[in-house]
Amino acid sequence: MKDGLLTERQMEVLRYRKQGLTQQQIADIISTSKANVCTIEKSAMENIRRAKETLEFLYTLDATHLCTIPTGTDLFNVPAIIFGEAEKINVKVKYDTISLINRLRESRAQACKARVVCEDIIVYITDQGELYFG
Amino acid sequence: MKDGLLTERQMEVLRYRKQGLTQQQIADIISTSKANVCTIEKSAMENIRRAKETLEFLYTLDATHLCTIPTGTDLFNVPAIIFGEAEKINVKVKYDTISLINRLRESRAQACKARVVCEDIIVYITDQGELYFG
DNA sequence: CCGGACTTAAACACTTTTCGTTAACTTTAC
DNA sequence: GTAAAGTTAACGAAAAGTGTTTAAGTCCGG
Repeated sequence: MKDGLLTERQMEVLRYRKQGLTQQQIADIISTSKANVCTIEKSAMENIRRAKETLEFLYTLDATHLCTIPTGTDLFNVPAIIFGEAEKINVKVKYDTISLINRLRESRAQACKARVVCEDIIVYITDQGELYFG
Repeated sequence: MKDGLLTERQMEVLRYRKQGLTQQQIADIISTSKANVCTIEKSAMENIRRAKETLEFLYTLDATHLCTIPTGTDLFNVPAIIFGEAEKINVKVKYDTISLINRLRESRAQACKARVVCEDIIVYITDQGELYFG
């Protein structure tokens, strides 16, 4: 009730994986089979996916889906894409080019490496022109 | 397995609430008691909290441990501590004094009573200077 | 103080998730 | 081809979460 979605077991496995251990090595450490480590890791990933989807629902509660910025897009091209899409639906975006990039980097830091988008970014917009990045 | 954390029932209640309906009105619409609407809404909020916490954990996975703020520390001393530690490892913190305190209060509300830290706070930092509080 | 909105707790039936096992399967690197 | 790494499927027991009801509670404006 107090913690997040992930169980202790799941976090344990993710931490070891982050360190580069194999499933077999982890299995030995936590005394179980590698098959079990695999399923624990898998359900951890599933829980993470569900957590993301849950927050996306929150955004969609008062925002509509605008567009998706594909992996590999140059960060500096993102504003033009968003302005274009927003214009199509007659919404004025609340941000100028610079502040939009800053907003994006604040909200999805790990999706921005240097000048490139390194994860697909789903863009939501409210009637007031506020943006959310999923 | 396919959806997010929220059940149909929970999303239903949240949507009606967003429209400004009272719990009683919703109870009538979905044919149950207002007490039940309350618990459904409550568990929806709990699920949202858990979703957020889950993603926070993810961030701590690729952030490194910076330092721990001990219980009893004056909130206004926290930024100086963090700036100092970040400097030691040559990372520029993304926040100024004020926004850092706000960020901390947002993320660990129950660990901040008035001007004092009332629970140990573990501080994580990414290479980009983003902070997470555990 | 009254009523409306909202919260809480206990209990219940029900469903889903989790961790685990075993055994067979696919993938990847040498 | 072999070996190590990873995945999958079927199954079971234990744990956790959900939707309900009922009944008692708080909080607040008029």
